[in-house]
Amino acid sequence: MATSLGLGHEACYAAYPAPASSYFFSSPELVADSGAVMEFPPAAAMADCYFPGITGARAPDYYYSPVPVFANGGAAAAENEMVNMSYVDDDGRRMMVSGSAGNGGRRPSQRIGFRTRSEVDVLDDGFKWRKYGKKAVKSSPNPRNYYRCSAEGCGVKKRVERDRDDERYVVTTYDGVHNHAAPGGDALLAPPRGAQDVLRPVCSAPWSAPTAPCDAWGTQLHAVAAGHSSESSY
DNA sequence: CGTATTTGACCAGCGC
DNA sequence: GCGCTGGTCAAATACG
Repeated sequence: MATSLGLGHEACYAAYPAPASSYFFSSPELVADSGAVMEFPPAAAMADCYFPGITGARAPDYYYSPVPVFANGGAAAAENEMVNMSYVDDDGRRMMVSGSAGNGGRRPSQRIGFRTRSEVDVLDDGFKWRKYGKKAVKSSPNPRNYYRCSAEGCGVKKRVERDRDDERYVVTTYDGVHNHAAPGGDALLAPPRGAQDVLRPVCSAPWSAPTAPCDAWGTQLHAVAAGHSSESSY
């Protein structure tokens, strides 16, 4: 997990607090319909917080967040305001996404999702998960699987489903934060291979968060970003 | 035999 | 109030 990189998960979560709902976007740039361009840390950066084991093998192509702050470049949108945004997909096409801040009335405190190109549904993220449910959802032709962290006292949950628009992608949504280290996480991450400054995390995160320790993140994340293959497409 | 997964039932929140 | 939907529970089942 992230701790293997020298940054504790608590600090990690503090640096990149998970926004809360469901807008896909391509890192590091998201364009609101207002025309404002908002920048985000690389998906690999967020992934290292919430997906500590996976960055050594495959970083997510996109991550998404629900936060209405995206709507107008910083200010929160109205609760039910529909916002439209776009991102550039694998083929260089600009894809539009839209949604509202609502989440069926439920308001997760810490939620973040990743869209990862993968043939397997369940990605090894360094944590041990126990499946507790499967549900067909109306918004997608693919079933959604529900997992809960197996660690005692850890209430983190995740949902896994195939992208409705492109089944090559797996959408994994994490809900909550781990209060423990990933079992065997250290062994999962390939050691940094001398890569520095390949990617520059954006420190002026648009969501209302404490200032991210950019320098630390930069160093840590660059190593991660360069440590895995370049198959991911951002 | 212990543990993980499957799956139908149940529950809660929201919109109409 | 009712129906719809997403999320969770828990008994049954599968697997190592």
